[in-house]
Amino acid sequence: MRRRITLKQIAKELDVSISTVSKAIRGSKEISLDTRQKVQAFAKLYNYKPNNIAISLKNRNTKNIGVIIPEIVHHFFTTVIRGIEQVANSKGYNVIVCLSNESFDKEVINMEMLANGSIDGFIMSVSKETQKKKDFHHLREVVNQGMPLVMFDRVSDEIFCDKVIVDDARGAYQAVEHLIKTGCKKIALVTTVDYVSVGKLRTLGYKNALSENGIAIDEDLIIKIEDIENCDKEIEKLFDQSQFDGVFAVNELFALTAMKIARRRGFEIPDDISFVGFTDGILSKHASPTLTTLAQHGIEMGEIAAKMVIEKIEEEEEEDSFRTEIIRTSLIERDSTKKI
Amino acid sequence: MRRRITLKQIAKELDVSISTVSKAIRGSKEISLDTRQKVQAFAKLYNYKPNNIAISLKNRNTKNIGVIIPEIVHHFFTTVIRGIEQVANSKGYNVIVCLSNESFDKEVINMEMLANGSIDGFIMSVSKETQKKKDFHHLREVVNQGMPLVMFDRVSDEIFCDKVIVDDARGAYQAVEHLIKTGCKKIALVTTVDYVSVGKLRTLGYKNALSENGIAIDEDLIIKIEDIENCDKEIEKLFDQSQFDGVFAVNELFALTAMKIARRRGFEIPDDISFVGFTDGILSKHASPTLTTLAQHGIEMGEIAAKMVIEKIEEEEEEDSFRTEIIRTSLIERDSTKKI
DNA sequence: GAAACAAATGAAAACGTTTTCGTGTTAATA
DNA sequence: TATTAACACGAAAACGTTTTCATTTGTTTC
Repeated sequence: MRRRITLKQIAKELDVSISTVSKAIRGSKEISLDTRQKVQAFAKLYNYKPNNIAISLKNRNTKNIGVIIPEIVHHFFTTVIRGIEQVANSKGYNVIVCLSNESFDKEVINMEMLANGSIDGFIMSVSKETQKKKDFHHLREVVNQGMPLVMFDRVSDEIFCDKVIVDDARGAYQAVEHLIKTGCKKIALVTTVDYVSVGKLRTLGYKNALSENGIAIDEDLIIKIEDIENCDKEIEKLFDQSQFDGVFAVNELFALTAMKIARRRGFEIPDDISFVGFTDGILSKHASPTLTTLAQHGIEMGEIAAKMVIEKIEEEEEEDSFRTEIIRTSLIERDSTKKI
Repeated sequence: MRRRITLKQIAKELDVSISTVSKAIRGSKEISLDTRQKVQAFAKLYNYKPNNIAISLKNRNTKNIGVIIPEIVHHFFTTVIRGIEQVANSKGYNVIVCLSNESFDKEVINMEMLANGSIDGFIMSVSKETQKKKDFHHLREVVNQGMPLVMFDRVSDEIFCDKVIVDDARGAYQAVEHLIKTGCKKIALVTTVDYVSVGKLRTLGYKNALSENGIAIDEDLIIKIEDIENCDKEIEKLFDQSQFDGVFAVNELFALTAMKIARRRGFEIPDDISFVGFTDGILSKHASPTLTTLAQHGIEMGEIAAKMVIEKIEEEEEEDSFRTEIIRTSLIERDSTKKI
């Protein structure tokens, strides 16, 4: 690769010292107007741009933020990245994205790769496998090393760092309450297995909403899905076994699949059965009927996470106080639920 | 930030030279077994990891690949990133993602930011604005600088570099031909304005398919949409003005919107009107009826792009030969078209 | 004409590696 | 005993910056 011109080369060419060139380019008054102009003209001609790597080494910072997410083909995570990018870029930072693909090992490898000087701070959401194993040593390590870390969405209590989370329990509560208010009496829950922190919290919110509205919790109305790819089979079973007039699903896909099955079985939506989902992605908006859902405000999460991490990166002395920012969900009413 | 331990510190602590430490850690036979073990133990204890930035400066490479895309909340681009990530990671590279948000200026800024030593090569898809302006000086600059560049999907003939593209014209041809084969006589086209290269090519494919099947091109059946957000208004107009029994739309959203409007107007799908879209995203699979569409194989594109760029990065002497890899689309038959 | 000063420039260190090329010590050989 | 070879280690340069602290030159002042 042809290389960009360096200070050294310019210095040699113009027969001055490297320091003079450096100062001249940055317009230092220390250098005479004459040489300043000469150097600047030359630099411009040869399209000189300082080498970021050298500057990083000197300044001991990289102006990079590392982001590790479990999956990129996932609307929620991409919205978060968008938010991160926006803020990061406006403050002169680049974003290095790594995917764990929900694998613990890949998460660890990626973190180590980035932690060795490539970035100034981390923003991450841990993989399912990590949540299942409950092994967070890699996070603890970067924190101990003094590297700023912000966890979002899928977080852990074991790690002391800044966090941005969705108020999952409250969101679920909100959703179920909406179903109750619009007349549902028997509300089913389609959720994930418990080790997925958000699934667990949303299940909690569901139960709270029922209890507080004087509705008994019927475990037969709850299904916990492990294999997302084949969720339809599980949901079919739910329809076989029980009757209900409302469904709360912890993500878009479960909600859509349930709606599809309901319609195939001849139920009218929302008259016979109402549906609410979590996560306001593209599916909800374009489903038929359109799906009432909880917006998670991913962009906002990303923005806040980026602000937090940059704040920590740039703060003078290291403080050991950590914040947890909670993003409220908002209910987007569409056509899968009855109007009040 | 507490910093990681360096060779220098270890050297001082163990009272040997930096070079000895470096060699010992890397297990060089040049160093006695005794010191080797001593140093390695110490390094392990203090969790020594070489600083990537220093190594980058020394080696004059970063093991980073820069990716610039117009938009991340877009299924196709995320699949491409996934493919890039996969290959890049397996070869020891990180991926730095920057978004242009379809803005020319941001694209230029991002490129310059990354070109100053942060990355070893570029993979990119240009913004709409760039395509409209036809200003590719920033691309030309990095190419002239000798930095490997791979363009994908939205490419330009003006730039000499490796490219990975979808065979848009052929794909569109394939789609329209399928409509014809399943009995459609009057086929409408919902496309984008012409400066979007892929829109233009897909339009071409549509026209070719009609011509070659002896069907006259009726310009009234073609609408070119500029404002994607409000595509429904434009599509409504199409339904008002003309009659047709098939629709080919250049993306998922246009196809779904058209289907929605058709159903609202009482048409049966696919009996009265058939629909085919381009891009096999999540929407197509979950639409009702499910949408027949052209898979673009984004992951494969990403993989190929990554391979190409890494090949160029790692090749000994610079060659001036460039390849253009063409990815064939494949038709995914679903329920929005009739069976043959 | 010497002393003091300002202006312009340069040398060198530092950031953290890797690598080449000594150099000094010890052991083996003639 | 003198020569060589093997071994263990260290000094220094290089990557490209920035910055601090000289040093040189010319100018002013007494």
